[in-house]
Amino acid sequence: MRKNRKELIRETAIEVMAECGFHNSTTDKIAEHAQIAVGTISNYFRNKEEILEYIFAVELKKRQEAYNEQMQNDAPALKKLCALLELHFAEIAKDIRVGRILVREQQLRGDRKPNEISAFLQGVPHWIQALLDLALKQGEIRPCNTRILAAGIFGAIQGVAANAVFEEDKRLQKQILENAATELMNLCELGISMNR
Amino acid sequence: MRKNRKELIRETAIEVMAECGFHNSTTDKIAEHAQIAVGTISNYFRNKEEILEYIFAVELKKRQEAYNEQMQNDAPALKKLCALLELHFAEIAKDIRVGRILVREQQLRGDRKPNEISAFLQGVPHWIQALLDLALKQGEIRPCNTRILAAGIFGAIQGVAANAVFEEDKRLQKQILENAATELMNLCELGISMNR
Amino acid sequence: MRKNRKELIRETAIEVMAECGFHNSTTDKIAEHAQIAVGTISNYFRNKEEILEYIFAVELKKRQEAYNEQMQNDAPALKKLCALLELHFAEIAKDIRVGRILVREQQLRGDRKPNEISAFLQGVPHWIQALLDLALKQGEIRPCNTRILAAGIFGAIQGVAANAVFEEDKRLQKQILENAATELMNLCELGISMNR
Amino acid sequence: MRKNRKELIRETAIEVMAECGFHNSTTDKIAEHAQIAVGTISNYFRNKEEILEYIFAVELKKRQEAYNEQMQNDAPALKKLCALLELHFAEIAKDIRVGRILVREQQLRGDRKPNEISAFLQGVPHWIQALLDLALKQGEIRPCNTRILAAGIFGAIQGVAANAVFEEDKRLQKQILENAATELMNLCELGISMNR
DNA sequence: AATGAATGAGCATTCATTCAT
DNA sequence: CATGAATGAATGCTCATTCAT
Repeated sequence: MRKNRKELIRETAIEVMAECGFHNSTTDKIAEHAQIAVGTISNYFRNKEEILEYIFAVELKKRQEAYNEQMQNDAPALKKLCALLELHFAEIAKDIRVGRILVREQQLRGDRKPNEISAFLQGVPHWIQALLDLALKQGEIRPCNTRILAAGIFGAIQGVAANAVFEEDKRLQKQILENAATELMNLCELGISMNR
Repeated sequence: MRKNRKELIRETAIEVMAECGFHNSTTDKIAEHAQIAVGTISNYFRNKEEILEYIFAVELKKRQEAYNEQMQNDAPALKKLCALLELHFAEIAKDIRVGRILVREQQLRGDRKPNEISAFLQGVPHWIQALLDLALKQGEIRPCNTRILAAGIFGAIQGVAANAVFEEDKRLQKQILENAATELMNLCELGISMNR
Repeated sequence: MRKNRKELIRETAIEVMAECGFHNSTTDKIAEHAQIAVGTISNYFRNKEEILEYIFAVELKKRQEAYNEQMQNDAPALKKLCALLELHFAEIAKDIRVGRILVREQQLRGDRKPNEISAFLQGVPHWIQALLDLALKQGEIRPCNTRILAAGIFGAIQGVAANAVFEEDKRLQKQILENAATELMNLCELGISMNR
Repeated sequence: MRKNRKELIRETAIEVMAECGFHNSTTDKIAEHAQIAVGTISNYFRNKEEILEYIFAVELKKRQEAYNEQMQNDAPALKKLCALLELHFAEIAKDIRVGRILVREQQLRGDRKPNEISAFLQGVPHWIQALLDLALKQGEIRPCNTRILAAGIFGAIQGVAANAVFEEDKRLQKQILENAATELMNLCELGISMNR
């Protein structure tokens, strides 16, 4: 019961925040959409930020699990990376509203207090870098600055996701999300140049 | 004089917003830092958003000019792209606070009303796509989905910029910004794979 | 059982309210300290105020009984008054937290609706005045405005009690409470002047 | 102008708080009574507590000045004390609503953070004790515990004031306030006993 | 043009109370 | 009797914007 209530709030908050943005989403609006009282939200989340953090935490956990799972098989590191990308875009395709939040609500506050959002924004690139380091060690890739590239790849992911989630044409959106992982992996693996 | 006043407000707003974030930057705080009255801000900007939009507009114009300039020479398209990247990271290196704003304040409001920020967020990838399309036409690059790749490259740029601007170690930050353009262009041109 | 439950709530409320003050003591906090459910409190008290009133009622009853008892012997009126003072300070010494509540939570609400607190704040001075009137009639004291003096003496009691209950040094606190009755009775009986 | 606005808020807050008590006085109510906007209050006071503190601060200052003034003449210490009492009750008689606040709003919060209210509640007894110590040194009074007596006298003052300010009969109230200082000083100087 | 006091709609958050289990 | 999740009115405080000077 308690679990369901919290889930209901999370899902409703995703709806409202994807529509209005975090700062324009009032607790009243969320409560109204969820058909519960504002006070009920407070019983599960200490404040509005905590709702957003919980949304990120849930998404982070999914990526975390996928990462852990990939680390247990012995495929090439780039294959693992590709699998992660595919999961990420598949998740977003499943619920485009979550995607909007993931790419938009990156900055919660001025202070640098660690939270679930910064955990997401630092955690994911960190795993990518770990995979690049592994690939480098195993001779899969040429020497490069893995930190910059990890940041770049994560940015590229977020950028493509952002491009997709704000595309109004549903068919086009679907197409972008389906090809995103492949295109990005091709970019990584082959580059784009003909001069090879 | 009017020009100077507006510039003063823009520069002070950059200071304050880079420090506190857009939503935690009050007009009072900006006025105080600029040592002017709050009312004066209203004489130059209809509202707080307009200040942020103006910040983006100024930065957009710099990229616009660089793009136009590049389009007038007859270097290969990828060279042009590389030049743009270099300009972008050089600009950020010049004032890291502008960089913070460019990567953080991407979402101004829920509504989809076009503004200077969306102009930046759509304009830059659009030019990248134009360059990729040109490169494709001129046989510089292999066939690919230029829209996705443009979004990815723009995302990568933002991602690397974000990674740099929030790096506390100044020396490391400088190194990232200096190598960012090269690493990203290498990624684009060569990919990262050894299997070539 | 019912009796015990109500007592438990009263005692826990004394703990919490002495610590946090009435307005900062939430029913949740009281329930948690008492290791019962909030709903249980409502079964014994219609609202939070009623708990505070009950605390005062219990204390009032103790003074009432002492007063009644004193009225049955035929000691001089001032002796009776002295006995009451001694009981009062002894009670406070027994549980300093009750003392804190008695001196702090004098104002429950704006309206002038009679309640147990006003009963305490009016009852005790009333008895003092009755004793002074008796003393006056029996020629024990000089002519004076007994109403003002009764108010003054009650105020003095509360003032000394307040001074004691917020003294952090336990030893000093004990000393004040032990000497309070005597000092106040000396003040009443002898005054403080040397010119007698 | 600024000064007048702050004064207006102080005076209106006295009206409202004397009527409803601090906790039932909403900022909206105060603003409405003062015929200003709620925001205006915030321009002069950071929060509601600060208004109450300011009320106490103003009253404390009056007593402080009277005390300082008294310390500059060379009347007997008890005369000085008497002068202070007279001022105090005269002030309350001037505006009974201030008196209500002074005797009721003694406990602002659970924490023991020093503020203007605790300054009043500790300052006034402190001066009384200083006067008693002086009287003792000059042989005006018999040996006694000046701390307890100072607390008692302050309590007596507050008690008589409380008794007066909540008396509905205006004539009776006036009479109490006029005689309060004398009665209390007689109590102090002569005691009440006939056995002298 | 510059000022800054005044504004007041807007909002997150609290918490006593209820009532179905 | 006991529970505690749900309630939602109440409220202090923020802050962008206005406008008389």
